[in-house]
Amino acid sequence: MYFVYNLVMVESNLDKAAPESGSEELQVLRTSSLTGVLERELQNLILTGNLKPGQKLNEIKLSERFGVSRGPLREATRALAARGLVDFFPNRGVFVRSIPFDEALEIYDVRAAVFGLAGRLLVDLVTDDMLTKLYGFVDTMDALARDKHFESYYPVNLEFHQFLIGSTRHKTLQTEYNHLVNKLHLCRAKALVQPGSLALSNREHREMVDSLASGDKLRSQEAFFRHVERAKRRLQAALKETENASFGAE
Amino acid sequence: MYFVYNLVMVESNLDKAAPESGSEELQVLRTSSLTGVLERELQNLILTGNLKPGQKLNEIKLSERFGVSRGPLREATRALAARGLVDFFPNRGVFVRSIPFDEALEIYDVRAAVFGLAGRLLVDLVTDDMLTKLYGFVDTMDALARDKHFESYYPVNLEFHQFLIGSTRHKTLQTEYNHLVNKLHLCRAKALVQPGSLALSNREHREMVDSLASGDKLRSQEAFFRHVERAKRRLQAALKETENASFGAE
DNA sequence: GTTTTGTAAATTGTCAACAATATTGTCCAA
DNA sequence: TTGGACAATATTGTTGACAATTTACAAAAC
Repeated sequence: MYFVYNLVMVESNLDKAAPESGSEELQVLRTSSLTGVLERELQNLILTGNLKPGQKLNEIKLSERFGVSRGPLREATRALAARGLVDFFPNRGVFVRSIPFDEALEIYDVRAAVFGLAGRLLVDLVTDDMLTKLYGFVDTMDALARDKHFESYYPVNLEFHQFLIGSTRHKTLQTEYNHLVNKLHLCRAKALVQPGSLALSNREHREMVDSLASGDKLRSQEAFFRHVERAKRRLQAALKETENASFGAE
Repeated sequence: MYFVYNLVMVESNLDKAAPESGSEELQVLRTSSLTGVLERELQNLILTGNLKPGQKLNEIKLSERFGVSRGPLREATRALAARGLVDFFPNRGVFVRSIPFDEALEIYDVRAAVFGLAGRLLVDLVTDDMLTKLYGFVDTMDALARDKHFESYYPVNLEFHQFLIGSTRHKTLQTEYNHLVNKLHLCRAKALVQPGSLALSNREHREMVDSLASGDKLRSQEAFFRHVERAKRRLQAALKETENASFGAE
């Protein structure tokens, strides 16, 4: 048997033409080809850091590791290359993409724009329940930042952002946003944020929720936008600091 | 011989590690694999409409047409699938993606956000020369709209937008923006804009340039954003009209 | 000691054959 | 005629083999 479908195939009343792309079952099937599985598997390895930026993906070794031939593997890496997670160099091989600082900063800009759109859209979608939940997130993070529980802060922070993005009910926005965040994982200097900036960052979170409550679309868009832009600035500052530090150490 | 390189290979002083992704020569080489050529070729066929949304890409016929085997062709289609230009259905084949209206509207939203970012960034980059050039575009379009030279309007309109995006000197923005625009080409109802809205649209263009001249980032971002959102609204309206028309015709 | 050069090994690029699945068309029965 | 089983065909999925290229390494030249 060639494929192991994750879900049972549903009866499809498709005519010969292209199936309507909105069809949910087929989206599931689509991810179930061997190539699709490999693509997801490799993406996980990359995003979890098992495959590190700059590392080479050896076709033979990987195909042996997964127990498949090189064909589907190459198709999977081509897909990852198209999505910017790996680099393809003819006759040299495939390498996990290593995103330089300049590009990371650019990604922050686009991410800010998309996140700002989320803020703008959410004004029309926000409910009282959502607001209390959001303020709950912010209060929790305030407490964690005050007590310096840095390890606990990040998961809550992530959940907060994911809840916001998910609440937009805007598939394209969600997809694009996640792609941008994924790419930022491939930047070496991602984990340079200093603990002191946590309280600062959370003040921005509160302003974001306040702006949602205010019902002012422009204010909300700008609050969301600036939050990401300031995160960018914080990374930039941390970067400069380590540069100076390493310069002083020489 | 396997490859026909577009440019001669330049001497590369690379160590064994992954080549720095910024290196320009390698970017050129990267596009020169057989798969890369096929990918570009297929993309052209799709974006020019030679391959229409919903149409099937037969592997055998295409491989014969291009004189290559199915392997590289499949890799190329996988890359296109990852970029959302085609749909992959296991055991059924590859189809040119047909973007439904709902998704097209969503794409307009994200495009508005990215275009708004362009407006925000350009405030800091705009020069007097650019402003006169931009006003020139707007004046030209005003004249063409007044004289109802609709065929001539669109190329100028396109050039105007491309000039703006290109002037940002922001690679990530440019890439993302172009991807979004490409995707919109795959929506059946793209060419429904009514001639009457041209003058309206160009009024927004003038406001965009005015806002750039004003030096007000927020105003500029909002002007750029709203221009795309209004284009979306115009498409929406045109869509509803044809719906009513076909409904009335029944 | 360093650089260059040439050969062997490893790796990537491509192809063609085969297996599995989907599609088409035909025959038969109701 | 219509509808369903069934065979024939077409198409996709996967694999392994071979060609071309790069890389690694050792020997020779400076």
